[in-house]
This record gives sequence, C-alpha cells and structure tokens, in this order.
Amino acid sequence: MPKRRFAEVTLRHVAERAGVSMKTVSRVVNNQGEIREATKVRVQEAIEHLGYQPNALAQGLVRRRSNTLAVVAWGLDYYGPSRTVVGIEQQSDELGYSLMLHLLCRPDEMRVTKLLNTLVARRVDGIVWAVPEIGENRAWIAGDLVTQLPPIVFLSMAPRPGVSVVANDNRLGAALATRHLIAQGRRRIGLITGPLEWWEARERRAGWEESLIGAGLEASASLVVEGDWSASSGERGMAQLLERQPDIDAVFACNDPMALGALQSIHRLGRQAPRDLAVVGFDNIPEAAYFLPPLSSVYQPLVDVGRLAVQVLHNQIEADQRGEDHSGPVATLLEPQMVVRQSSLAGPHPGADAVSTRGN
Amino acid sequence: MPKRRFAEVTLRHVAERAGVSMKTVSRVVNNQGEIREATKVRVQEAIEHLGYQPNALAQGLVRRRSNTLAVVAWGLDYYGPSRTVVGIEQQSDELGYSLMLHLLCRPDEMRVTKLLNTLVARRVDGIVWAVPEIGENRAWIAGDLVTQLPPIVFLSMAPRPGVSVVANDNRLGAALATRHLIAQGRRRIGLITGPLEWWEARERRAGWEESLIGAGLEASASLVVEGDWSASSGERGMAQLLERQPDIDAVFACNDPMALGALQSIHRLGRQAPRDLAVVGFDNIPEAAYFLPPLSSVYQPLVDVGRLAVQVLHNQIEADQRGEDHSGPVATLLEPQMVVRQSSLAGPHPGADAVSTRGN
DNA sequence: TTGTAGGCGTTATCAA
DNA sequence: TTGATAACGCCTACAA
Repeated sequence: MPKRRFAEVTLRHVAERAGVSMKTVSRVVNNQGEIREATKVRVQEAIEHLGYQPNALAQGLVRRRSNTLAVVAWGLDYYGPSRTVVGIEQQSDELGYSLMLHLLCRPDEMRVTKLLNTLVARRVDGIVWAVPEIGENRAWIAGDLVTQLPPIVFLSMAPRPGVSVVANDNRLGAALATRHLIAQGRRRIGLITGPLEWWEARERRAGWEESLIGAGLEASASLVVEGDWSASSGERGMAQLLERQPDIDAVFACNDPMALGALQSIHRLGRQAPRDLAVVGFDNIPEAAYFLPPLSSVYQPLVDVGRLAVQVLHNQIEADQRGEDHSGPVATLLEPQMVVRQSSLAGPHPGADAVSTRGN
Repeated sequence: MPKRRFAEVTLRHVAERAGVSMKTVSRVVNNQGEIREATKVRVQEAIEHLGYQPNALAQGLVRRRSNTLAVVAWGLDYYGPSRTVVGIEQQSDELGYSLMLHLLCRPDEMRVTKLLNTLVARRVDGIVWAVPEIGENRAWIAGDLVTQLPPIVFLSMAPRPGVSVVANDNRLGAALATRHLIAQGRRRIGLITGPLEWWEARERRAGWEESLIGAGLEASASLVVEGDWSASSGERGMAQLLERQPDIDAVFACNDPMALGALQSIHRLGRQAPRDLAVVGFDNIPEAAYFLPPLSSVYQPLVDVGRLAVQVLHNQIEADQRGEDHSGPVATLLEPQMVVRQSSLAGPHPGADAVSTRGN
C-alpha cells in the first residue's frame, strides 16, 4: 500500500523505482511510441505501487490545453437551466473534459468581464454561455472581444452571425401549444408571457401570435399579460386576463409554474379547467402530470441542448487545435414536442392518458 | 487595442514592454513587496495594453495550489441538490475558488474511483461530496483512502467520526411536520417515505415515528408506505394507504412532489384535503404554495448548507496549508422550519396566508 | 527597489 | 527502444 500523502508522487519517483528515464514513464502513461513489454510492465508496477497520478496542471501548461470546459449559467435552481447543465456535464465527461461551473446572478458588465478574465487565466478550452438573453446583456459580443476568447457556444439566444448558438425552437413550441388549443375548438386564447425583456419570452409570444393570425383569430394586446415565470405572476396574470376578457376560453402560460398559478386562479374564481378554460404550459416539468387537472405542456429537449452545445464546442476546439480555419459558427434549433393532458381537452376526460405529438 | 490571439501573453512580454525584469512584473501582479510607483505604473500600462492574464496553470504548479474546488453531486435536476449547488458555487466564488462540477449518475465503485483519480490529477484543493448516502455507497470512506485525498466535506449523510459533515436536520424537520399535524388535532397520521435505502429518508421516518410515540399515538407499519420521491409514487402510496387504513386523517409525504401526488390521489378518490385528510410535504418547493390546496411543507436552508460546506472546507484547506494539524472534522446540522399553508389546517381557511414557525 | 538563478511536473526534440 | 536536455509560465530565495 502506498503510504505517501496524496498527490506528491511525480514522474521522477516512478522513473527511479522502475529504473528508467522520466521520458519512458511519460510514454507509458500516454501510450505513445514503441516500448519493450518488459519495461512497460515494470513501469506500470511502479505506477500502481506508488499510486502515481499525472499532474494535470503541468500537463496543461506544456500541452497548452487544460481539458477543461466552463459553463456560465444562470438560474440553476430553475428546471430548465439545471436540466441543460446536466446535459452539458454528461457530454463533457464523455469527451474527457472537466467542467467549471460559474453562476452569474446579476449579469452586470463588470462581473462578466471579471468572470471572462478568470476563464482566460485558467486556460479553459471552451465556454458554454448558458445565460438567457435578457435586455442588452449580450452587447459585449459585438466587440472583437469574442475573438480573444477561447471557442464559445451560446445557448438560448437569437442566432447571430459569427457566433455558434444552440437553442430550443421556442417559437415552434408556442405554435404547437396554440395550434393544439385551436384544434380543440378554443377561439379566444389568452397568453401569459415571461418577462418580455427575455428573448425566449418574446419568441414564445411570437409563436402564439403567428398561430392565431394564421388561423384567422384575434391576437390583440388585451389577450396578453406579462408574467415573470413565477407561479404567483401566473395567478395574478390569469385574474387580470379574466377581468379584461371574461369570455376567453383558453390560456397559454409560457412556463409550467405560471400555468400552475393560472389553474389556482381559475379555481379560486369559481371556474373550471378545462371545461370553462383550457390551459397549456411550457417546459413539461415532472410535476405537471400531477397538477389538478393534469397539465398539458410543451416538452423541450433540454438535456440534448446541453449535450449538443458541448459537442459543437468540442468540434470547434479540435479544429482550432489543428490550425484549421474556423469551421464556421453553427446555429442549431432543437424541436419541442406537445404533451397533451387533461387541462387542455375539450371536456373532462377523467381516464385520459398523456398523448404526445411530434413538432411539425 | 491588443491584437494578439487570446492568452498568449506571458510575464516575459510584459516585462520586455515595461523594460523591467519578470520578477518585477510578478510582484506588481501579486501586489507583494515594495515597488517604486513609477515602475508600477509602467508595468500596469504594459499589462493593460497587452491584455495580460496570469496563467493559472503555471501558478498552480509552482504554488502547489489550484484554487479549485470540486463538487461531486447527484440529481442536479431535483430541487434540493440544485439549490445546494447554488450555495456551493456562491461561496466558492466569494472565497476565490473556481468550482469543478462532476455529476455521479450511477455511483458504482469503479466510477467513483475514476472520478477521484481525476480530482487528484487536477489537484483540486478540496472536495464537496454532495451525493446522497444510499445503501453502502459510502463504504469506500472506511479505508484510509480518504487520507490520500484533499480535504473533503460530506453533505447529507450520517455524521461519522473522522469526517466533516454538513447536513439538514431531517429528523427534526419530520418531527416539526408531525407535531404540527398532531397540534391540528389529527390522530391517525400516515407516512409516505422516500426510498428507505437513503439515509435522509430513514431520518425523516424516524422523526415521524418519534413524534407519534412521544404523543402517545400509534406509529404502526401499516401507516407507512415507501415511495421513490416521485409524484407518481406519492399518488400510488396515498391510494395504498387509504386502502389499508381508510380512517387516517393526515399524511406526511417526505417531499413535495410526493405530496402533490398524494393530493391528486385524495382528489381522485373523492376525498377532500384538508377537511378529510391533512397533508404536509417536505422541501417547500416554490410551487408548493400554488398546489390545490396550498401545501404545508418543511423548509430546509439548502443554499446555506452548500455555503457552509464550502466554508468548512476552506478552513480545513487553510489549516492544512499552514501545516497545522487537522483542526478536527466538524459535523453540523442545520435547522429546518415548518411552513404552514392550507393543506394541513383543521378546516378550510380560504384566506389563510402562509405562517412560519421556527424549528425547536 | 530590482534582478538572477533555479525549480514546479510534464512533454517535445533530437540524439544514442 | 530509450534517454538527456530544453522548454511551458510562474514563483521563491537570494543577491545586488
């Protein structure tokens, strides 16, 4: 049993014990070059015995590659972001990267700059930018700052020339939800949006609007109320909507917590879902199936978004490393799916199970 | 404007431009020693102009300290773990560490070993082990393996001699919930547990049991049903419970999704909460206030658990670094709070707002 | 107040 | 098939 304190064994110690040079040990560790079997075995025995672990810092220094990715995220305690980070971590792990997690609470310019400096200092090989696009918080991309950074992939933002983006097709998701309500015979469909400073919130509104207009239905401003993603804003929004437009027969809430709040409001005001009002949410959180009534919602492949982002990043890193010219930024939209449950059906169907419809 | 590709500027370049030695630049960067103001300014100008960022890999190599912490987590897409990770990240950031995130999906022995090797190879300064204690998945601590690792703090596990632990007082939390139900006049109180392989699940059951016995009430096995944290298991569990013990008048579900499932079940079987059955959950997820009826639940300071863990780890790292003998492992239990809403009140109180009671 | 030499642990180059 | 030597970028010790 190795008695040394952790991580104090170096190549030299292994080399001495095996009676070979450091370079030979290095070759064994990295599986490169031809090595006589006997030597190899001796070296491996020494490695085992001493519990040697190569120092990744030293390797990174000389190889000019840290095998580290960074994810800059926001709202990790929300369902969407945490799912996405799970995907990012899984794919990073599979590709042999370690992942640095950085949370950005208030994304003011100074904090961002400081964070980017840290990432550069640590020589991360790539960055996944998983902060939602809110207001002008992406202004800094404009500069050539981005060319002084390692490869970077953006999540959930408006595709822009010159940068790689992976996102859910929020607009399509909202369209699926709205079209579904229309197909169920609903005609006056309200909307509870996310904060409209968010790109994703605006996209979902656009999907709703386009679908209504496409079906020859009204999409007036009085059918829209702005929420902040929280259940309480959904509750307030629903009440407001019913006050303004007592005759609406459906509502599309742009995430599930707001839909939950809406259901609460509907119940409190003595109405019934789905009989009087059909409700559809967005995100399809695991609990949605257990709301009263079970909530129809739009499923997004969040884990896949994360995985794909890392894959794209990896390709870019490899290309960069080989000196190939930028293989060109990529923009990818992933397709959501409609998950139908009781809350949006034409009438109460007590035994109805979840049905799923593929997007487009 | 610096035109160089990112991160290719070194101390030497700065030194040349400023006309000083590398060491002087190093001193300016690290703010150590006395430096003439004029030199300092010249150096800083060069740093700015070249966009110099010290190479953290090289620093780590020579300082024998990476300023990196690792968190090994599980179930990041659940509410509890993700909140905790948020706390861990915040505190790490405040103390100047970068945080490596590693997710352990199936914690088999081999994966754990491989992961630990990675962490050692990367020379992380400390580890936060945020994987719930399930079955024998902590067996490997027994060995002196842990002494070959950097300082490590465990979350949510049974306190053990020789290791630092930070956890919520699950037993007290369950006791708060149960005592609250008793105080509301309930007498036959069922329990839907988490998977009993989990230490936390067993603790919550113990809190329920102790409270009932302490109040002279029955805590028989037929009042207990085992769930798996999911809403669907809560639904099934509730149905089972009502079949076995049709006269129960309350149920404590050991997390909020299971409580949600239970509410669904109660409703489906034609009973009413809280009139016929009072319900209390655990975790106090943000949506709990919008269930039908609004769910009473046990709040746990999850972010604080994460922050505290990092603080403890930091203290240990600093002590180690100064060569002080192990300042002794610490075990801390944080106190939960009962959050009362409609689901557990004696009768329907439509206008009742949330009330909060401090633990103990 | 500033500079020089040496080393941190690894890999690359080139020679043996 | 193997080994000496020189980087990688930074910091510590010691001099100047």
